[in-house]
Amino acid sequence: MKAQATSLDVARLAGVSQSAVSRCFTAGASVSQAMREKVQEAARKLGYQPNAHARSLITGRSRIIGLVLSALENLFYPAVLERLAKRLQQDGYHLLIFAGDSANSDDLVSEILQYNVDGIVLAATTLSSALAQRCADASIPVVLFNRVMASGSAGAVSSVRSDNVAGGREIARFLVSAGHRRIAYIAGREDSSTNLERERGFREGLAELGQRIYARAVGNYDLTQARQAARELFANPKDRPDAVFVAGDYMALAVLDVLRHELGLQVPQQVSVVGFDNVPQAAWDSYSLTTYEQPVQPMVEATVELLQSYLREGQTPPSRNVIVPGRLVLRDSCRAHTEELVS
Amino acid sequence: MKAQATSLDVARLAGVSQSAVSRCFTAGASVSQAMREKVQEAARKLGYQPNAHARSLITGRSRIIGLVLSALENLFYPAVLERLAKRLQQDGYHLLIFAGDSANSDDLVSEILQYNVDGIVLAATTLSSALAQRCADASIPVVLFNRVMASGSAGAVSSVRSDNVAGGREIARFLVSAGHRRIAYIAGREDSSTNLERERGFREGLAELGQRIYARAVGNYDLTQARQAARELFANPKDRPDAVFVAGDYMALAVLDVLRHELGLQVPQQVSVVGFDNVPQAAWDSYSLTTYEQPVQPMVEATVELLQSYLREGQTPPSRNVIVPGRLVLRDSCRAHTEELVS
DNA sequence: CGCTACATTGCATACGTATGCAGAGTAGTT
DNA sequence: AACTACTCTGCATACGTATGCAATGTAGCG
Repeated sequence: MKAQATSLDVARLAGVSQSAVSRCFTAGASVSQAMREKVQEAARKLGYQPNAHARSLITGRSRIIGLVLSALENLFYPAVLERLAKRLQQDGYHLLIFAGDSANSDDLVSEILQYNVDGIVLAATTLSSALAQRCADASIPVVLFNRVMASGSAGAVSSVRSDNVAGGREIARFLVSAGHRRIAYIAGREDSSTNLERERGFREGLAELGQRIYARAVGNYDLTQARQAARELFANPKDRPDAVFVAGDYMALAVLDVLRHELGLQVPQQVSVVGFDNVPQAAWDSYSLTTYEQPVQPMVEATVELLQSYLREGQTPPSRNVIVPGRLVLRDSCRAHTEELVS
Repeated sequence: MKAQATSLDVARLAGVSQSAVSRCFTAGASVSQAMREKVQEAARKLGYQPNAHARSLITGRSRIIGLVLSALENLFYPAVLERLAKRLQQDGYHLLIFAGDSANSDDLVSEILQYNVDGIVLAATTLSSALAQRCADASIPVVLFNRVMASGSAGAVSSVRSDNVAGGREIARFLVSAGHRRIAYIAGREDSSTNLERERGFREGLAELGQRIYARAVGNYDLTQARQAARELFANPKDRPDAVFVAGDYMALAVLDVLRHELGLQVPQQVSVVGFDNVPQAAWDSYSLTTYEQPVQPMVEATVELLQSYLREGQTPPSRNVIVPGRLVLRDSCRAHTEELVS
């Protein structure tokens, strides 16, 4: 019922000027100890909190970071969201959520611009990179999370991702060294940088060992399509793959279910499965999925670091592409090594 | 690089006053057709978007809803977040994320107040209800999602939850009617309303059929503790439960893993398992968990409806507690009915 | 034609804060 | 004592928008 107290109310109660109150709540301002105590006392009595909107109106910074999401059902992203939110909160920033379909990406830009966000994290695999470009054109620093711009270098569009190419290659080497010779691939979205890079590394890794992809299907990072892809690849009992690399854990878990429960195959005895991401559920006993870990915390740290460097430098931020190293996590969905690899 | 255009810039370009521009971007204002076209043309040229902070400064409403989270790893909440964000976006509202540990709940209130949010959705099971109370005292409408205030009625604290009591009772009846006679319970947090209500309904349902809880352990809505609870309950092979109701799906999935993979038990042949929530993963083949569904979309709709009623009425909002009906979803983690229930 | 009713527009102000500037006070130095 | 250097404070203004009020124009009506 009682309206929020303003800095003027505090000033009157403390018998000082409004500017003095403002300075007491601004880091690095010049205030005497006596003044600070008077003001803090008055502020406490009134339950005063500075108004963030008025503040950002005059400073030009909102201490708000826009987070554009499209695929929270992908088990990789909830942890990202939570860690990112906590990390930013430590520095006094907060996340404003923009849920994007590929349909409404135009409206999204308008809405983002209205809030005068200090930066944008784009964690939406499906959204067109036009969105990132338009935000960058409005001189808002953009960090692509787990993806990279397809086209030429943009203004302030940076990216954070794990080493997808190295991961794909390492998985290839691992599967070949385990003796597999009919290795299949289930792709994510064909136009996504994650899929392109993982597949490239995978192909290169296989090629270096004289192998190639034995069969391929597309899952589009979608549960239903991933299941269908698994059914297709394993439809013919005579020429089934003996291993399959799935471009994301979220799909890989579904593939495991299809192989075991629909097709009655033994994993890893009859077929090995490898995923990518290391989502929490990959470690669960029912799956025990071998996968390439994308380390969430380091990726979040890199994201925050990028954003902060923009906010510090202010003017023309260089576009940087950070690659965080990952690692292969061995679990029970793959058969053990049977041969040494000649390198 | 170019600073965002202001309404004054648009006004100058269109040869009209700033007020006219403002009115063109305010719903329900009186503007002629000619004026509207002139202004829209100029706005388009300059890429003008009204500044949300200036707007909320003068209107007193921010069109921002605070979402307080603490347990996004619980598989029930990501879907809630995404649906809520999308639903609010349709009405021009956006979610500002506050990630809460139980530690920082005091700081959280300060931060929330700064942003002058139009409402708060509290989806944090672990956070003390003092947070809700303090926000309500600051006359910000609060909606508790999936929980209800323990103590007496507060100012504007409403709640949305599913019918936990009915769910618990229905699960009891279902398990008894399936012939189970040694029915265990794995609790969530003892002080959470969800756990209290589910357990109460469960006890009542059992009592009505002349049964009682055979064994009980506490999982605290935590994965590790849930696993430990399962080990305890099933430690002694001689007096093992023949069914277990787990207070949340997230824990139930972990319990299933322990029963099957650590203890080598057959589910449902040796023991039936029932969860609560119906998270997406409950339907996955590896688990196929029988559970009581909390329907996310209706709960989200009810939440938005509550918030909007507050924003409409403006003044003294009545505290309302909405209960959304759920339903039992039968899957393979329970053995089939063996007897008719006398009601 | 004269009157009223109404739609449209501009002017001026307010929202709550941050900050440049100048003035006042204090301490330090010569 | 005179000067400098520095810290602290208040005054005034600006951020970008919404809105009450008055002024203008227009149409309707008798």
